[in-house]
Amino acid sequence: MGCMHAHSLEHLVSLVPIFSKLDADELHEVAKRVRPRVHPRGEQLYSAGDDNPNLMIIHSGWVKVSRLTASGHEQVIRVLGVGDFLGEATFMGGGLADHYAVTLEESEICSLHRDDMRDYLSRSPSVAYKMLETLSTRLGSTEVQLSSVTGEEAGHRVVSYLMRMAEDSGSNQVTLPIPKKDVASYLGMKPETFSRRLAGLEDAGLVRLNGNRGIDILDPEALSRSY
Amino acid sequence: MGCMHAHSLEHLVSLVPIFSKLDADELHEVAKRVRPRVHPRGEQLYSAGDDNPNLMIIHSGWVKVSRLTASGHEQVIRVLGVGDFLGEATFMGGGLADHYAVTLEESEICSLHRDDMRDYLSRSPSVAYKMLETLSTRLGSTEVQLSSVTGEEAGHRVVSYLMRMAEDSGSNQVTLPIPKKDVASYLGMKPETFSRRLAGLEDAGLVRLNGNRGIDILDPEALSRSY
DNA sequence: CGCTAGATTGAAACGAGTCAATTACGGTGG
DNA sequence: CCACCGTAATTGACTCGTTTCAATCTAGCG
Repeated sequence: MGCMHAHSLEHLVSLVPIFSKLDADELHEVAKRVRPRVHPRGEQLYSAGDDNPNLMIIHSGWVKVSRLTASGHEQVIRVLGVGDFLGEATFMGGGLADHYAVTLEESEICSLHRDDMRDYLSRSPSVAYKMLETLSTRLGSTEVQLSSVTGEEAGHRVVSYLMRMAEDSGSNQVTLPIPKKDVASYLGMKPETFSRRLAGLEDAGLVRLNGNRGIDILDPEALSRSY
Repeated sequence: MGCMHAHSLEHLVSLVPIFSKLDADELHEVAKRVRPRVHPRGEQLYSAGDDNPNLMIIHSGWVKVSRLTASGHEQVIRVLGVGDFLGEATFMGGGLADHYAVTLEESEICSLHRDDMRDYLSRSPSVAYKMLETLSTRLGSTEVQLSSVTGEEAGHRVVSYLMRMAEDSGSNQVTLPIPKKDVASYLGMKPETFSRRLAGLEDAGLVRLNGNRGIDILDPEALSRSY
């Protein structure tokens, strides 16, 4: 939907956090350079080793970012949603991508060539500032993730993940954005372990599993205490 | 040493990566606002919960950044050296610090108030751009760290750490920047495990331990193969 | 409606953590 | 400059959680 006419494109661009403070002229400039595209579910946006020349901004849908460990296993790094961007590493640091990006469902994604982006960054401080904010936040959450993986045991990580998801959705019905095996990877454990921990929580009457993706939190209080 | 007169201050500032592209006028501006200070070894620059109002830039020495896991154990996040900055999170995202920063040895550190820094960021794109580069790199290495901690076993992490340190120093004599227990924490393992792995490598004739901080790599080839 | 990737469950093996005791380094003060 | 002290490092024995391997089971897409 949308993203077809210059007008709606500018509107879309204005909704992107890193461009939210641009004035009308700047917005127009950016909109001219943006290449919108709808990607089907499961499309590989880029792979490790690719020279991805674009900053990609998500207008709708979800993107999974993962990495291959030295021993060959997939490690899910994060899931990006509406308003998030990806591909910044390849034009900031230069060089080739060292991770993978796949759409989790049909997603509308606008791409900006790195040359254009560099241009905006050097001319529009607000864009750079917003991007700094985002990267700073992302760095912080990755650091939290790191200390959680090394410091907490699997059960705690599962519980705190569920509570975070519930908080984000504002309800006690959690729908996993990715298959359980990917959530497990994100949480730094094997799918079997994740499954067992969830089963344990269900046995304890704290949650109920609804199909493959749904988890209802029955007793938020007790769940947070079990943390 | 130095950092006393306006002239040497400007020189010092020009050596800081994020300020390296400023012109003479801008350099002068920054130098006026910078507050240099020498911190003794072991000084806590700030703690979790502090409202640290400064961006701190390291001119000499080393700073350890760590975090307390939910279960109360210290997790070393990174070690910052000459040219690195810290404290960006508290003025980018706002709010209070969620980690600790301690000097590892006597260090000369220049502080910039966040208001001044915000000012430079909005006026000088090159500063923002350089900072973006740094944060982007930092994010990348934290992600690598994350996937290594979850994906590789302890022995591999020790070996790849040693090889990285050797590469950085350009020799086969590695000197740990921090006590072994802190390296262990950084690598996501207990000191006992780190000690055992090193002992194993020594038994295999791949390295020799020199006092508490020194490690000589005897057989780089075999070491990298054992990876 | 059937197929396939994902999910679940069980049993067994193993790596890292824990606890505890000893040793060694390195910074300090005499 | 040396002896002393405290912290860090090392080592051993044991425990425990997670992984691994393997066998179903099932949800949900085509």
